[in-house]
This record gives sequence, structure tokens and C-alpha cells, in this order.
Amino acid sequence: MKQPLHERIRSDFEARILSGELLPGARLPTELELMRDYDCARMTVSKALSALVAAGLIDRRKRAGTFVARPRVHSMVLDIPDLEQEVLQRGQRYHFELFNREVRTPDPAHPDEAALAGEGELILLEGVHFADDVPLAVEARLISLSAVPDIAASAFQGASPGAWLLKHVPWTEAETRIAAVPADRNVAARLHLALGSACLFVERRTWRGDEGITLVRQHFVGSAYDLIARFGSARRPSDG
Amino acid sequence: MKQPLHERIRSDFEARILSGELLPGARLPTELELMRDYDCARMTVSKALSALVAAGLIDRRKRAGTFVARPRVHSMVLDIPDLEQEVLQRGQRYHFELFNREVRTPDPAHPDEAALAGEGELILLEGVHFADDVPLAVEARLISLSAVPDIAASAFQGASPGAWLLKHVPWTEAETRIAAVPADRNVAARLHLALGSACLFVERRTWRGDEGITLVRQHFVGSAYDLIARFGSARRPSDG
DNA sequence: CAGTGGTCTAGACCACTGA
DNA sequence: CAGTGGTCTAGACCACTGA
Repeated sequence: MKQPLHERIRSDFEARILSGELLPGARLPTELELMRDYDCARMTVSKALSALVAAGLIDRRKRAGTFVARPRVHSMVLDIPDLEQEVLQRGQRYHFELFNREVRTPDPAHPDEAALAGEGELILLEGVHFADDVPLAVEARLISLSAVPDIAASAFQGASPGAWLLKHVPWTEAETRIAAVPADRNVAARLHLALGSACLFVERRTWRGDEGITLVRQHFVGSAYDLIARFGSARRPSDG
Repeated sequence: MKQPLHERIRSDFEARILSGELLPGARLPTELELMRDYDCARMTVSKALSALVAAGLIDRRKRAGTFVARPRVHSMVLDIPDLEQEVLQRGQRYHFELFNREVRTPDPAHPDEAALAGEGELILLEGVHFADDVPLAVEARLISLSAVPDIAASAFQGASPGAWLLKHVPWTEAETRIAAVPADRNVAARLHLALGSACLFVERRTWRGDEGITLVRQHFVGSAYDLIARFGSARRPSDG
């Protein structure tokens, strides 16, 4: 076996917990007992158990011992789509059409804008994502020019600002809000929808450290777009 | 300081990476150098760097060294709401009303049902989540009786099946699909909405190991509900 | 083939906290 | 106050891999 011992210990207990053999609240052996069971040093046991703590599977309390954690918080991994890639994978053509571009200072009436750029300048880019020449989403994106000065040199006809940013500007933090909204007049016109049609609304802010980079609001055609989030290690059969 | 040394080393480098001082691809000192810098044993350095690897901030390659990781894949953590908790945190009262409950075998016409329960029995629970007596979401939930036999004994008047499951049945894998859909006649009636109103649609399947546990489809009142996904370690100022 | 990380040992002292 | 986990040391051998 090339598998490290700490990994074997970790996966042993992971399996016993996930199978239900060890129920929430059940006590695990102490480090001393595990040293005997696996005939190893305490650091090795400690490394295995630390990984289980990090994974949220166990809790450890001094003097009391190590216990199977209560079922974890309900969180999953959401894949943030690269729209171009997704469209291409569906076998469709992709393009992006920019229909507005302005450079200005933050509007004091919009706290979002000042939060993004402080007193620096912003660039506003508005455009539509197309799949096979059918509108898929319309987006309005604000970018802080002080964080991303190179943006001024880019044209964004064909390629989307999001893809450009992803390549050029590493971000470290992001927050995404997801909602369902009716299409307003502007969105309906851009997406060729009836007024009030259900749209998936995605609003994302990204930062690098403490500096705001971009704020984007996207409206997707409800009938044409889903987001997928997953949790878990093994792949489902249906994943193909 | 009560802060462990390995944590200090970890947070030092985390800060330098997130601030942009250490850009992607930049080389970190070797373990030997860090032992000297922090005047500590190699295990202590190793523990700190292992945590950064786990967080995706650095990559380590033998012989080559330790490097700041390229901006990670575009994925975020989506908090799956415990509806009751969220409603209570908003200062509203919560309750759940069950309006349908059936036990049956999977309908061959619905591949979802066979995928969930195989040839075993299913229980179907349909109900509405209320916040201050206003409908917030309607859900239809299928549960595999072979995976969760105890479910037959529960009433689910007041508390939701989701909360019950979360407490009683640990799951290990889940998949969530998120979309915006217009309210159909049933949804509109249950949520007191106009036909065609934008609803956030959440469909989630959960498994324990290879065994399907539940499949739930929820329609949220679009104007009353958002999902939030986050990525990053530091909290934003707006997080309070 | 030498430098780097991966793993592991066999101890040690300490902090916490529940029996 | 004794058992438990948290941290740390000062080594060791090894595997990998890029200069």
C-alpha cells in the first residue's frame, strides 16, 4: 500500500461514520487507544482526526473525548458557470453583444457603486449573451477601474467581460445572490421575452482581498437556464 | 498570544496571498527556511502549509517547492437554507402545513421515483412553508421508505419533513438544481400568487452512500426569497 | 542526484474540563 | 485532579522530480 497511515485511519472512520455504523454523538476511541489499534505515533492519529474535524465529521473536546458530529450544516458547492463554455458544450454557438459602455464616478444614490469603487472611477458594461443567436442572458457589469485599469483597452465584442476578468484578474472572495424575478421592460426587450416572464437573477460581487473588483447582475431566460450545486465525494451514476 | 504558532504561520501567508503581495505562481520559502524564520520544528511549518493546501491557496510540488495557487475554479459555497431557521432569524413565525401524504410504489412513468427507491416503497409529502402565516414556499418531497423507515411514524404538522430528515438521517451526497419558473396553477394557488409569477425552483436529491434518501421540489415566492452563495475566507464588511 | 516535500516516530509540556 | 486533546520538538527515512 502506498496510502499513508494517517489517511487510512481517516478513511476508516469516515466510512464508519458515513455508513451510519457510528451515529452522531457516538464516542470515538481516544488518541491513546488509536495509537495502540494502529500501532503508530500520536501525531499520526492526530493528523487523521484533524482532517475529520476539518471535514466536519467529528467534534473533539478536551477531557471528554472525540465524538461523531451532528449532521453538518447544509452547504453545497455551486459551480459558477462560464457561460461561453456551457453554451459550447451544449453544441451551440456563443457570442456576446455589448450594447452600452460608460466610464463614470460612482453614483452616490447607489451605495453598491461606492462600495465597489470608493472614490475611483467605474466602467459600466452592458450586454447580452447569445446561444445560437438566441438571447440567453442580459448582464450589467460594473468594474472598478482602479482595480482593473487594463479593462479600458478591451473591446468586449464577441467575448464577454466575465471571461476576460476571469483570465486577467484573480479574485479571492465572491458573493452571489440568486433569485427569481419577473422580466422588466428592459430585460424583456433584450431577451425577447414577454413582460413578467420568470428570469433567474444572479448578482455577484467579487473582491481581491479588500478591494472590490466587479459587481454583475445577470438575468437569464428562465426556461433556458439552470444552476447546479453539488455536495459529496462520489459521483452519482446519473452524472455519466 | 494564545494563538498557536502553526496558525500564525498559516494566517501570515494567507494574508500575504489574499492581499496580492504574493501573486499566483509566486514561490514561498521552503520548509527549512520557514523553520529558521519562525524558529520552530518542521512539523509546525508542515501543519501550517497543509492547511493552506487544504484551503486551495497554495500548491506544493516535491523538489520544486511551494507556490501560490492559480485562482481557483469558479465555484462557491451555497448555503442550503433551513427554512425554519431563516424565517425565525428574520423575526417571523414559521410553520409548515402538510396537505398531502401518500405511501406507494414508484411510478414507472417517473424515472426519478425508481431512481430514488428502486423497487421499495415511497412516501410522498406535500406541504407549504409559512412565514408569519404568509406562504413562502410549497414543496413536494419523495422519501424512500427503505432508507428512512422511521418516517412513517412522524406527523409533520408544524415542523417540516426537511428539518426532520436533517436531524434523523445524515446524508453524504446531494445535488441541487436551481431555476426560475412561472407559477403553474397548483403552485399559484398554494402560494397565493398570480398564475405565471416568477418562482425560484429548487430541486434537490440526497443520498447516503449509494442509497437514495429523498427528492424534493420546492417553489419559492420569487419576491420573498433569495439564495446566497459565498466564496472566500475573510468576511465582507457588509456581513456585519 | 540533490533539494524538496510527505510521512512518521517517540517523546514532551500544557490547557482544558468533566467525572 | 486526572484524562483528554492541542501543540510542539528534533530528529528520521523516503519519494518524487526538476535543475
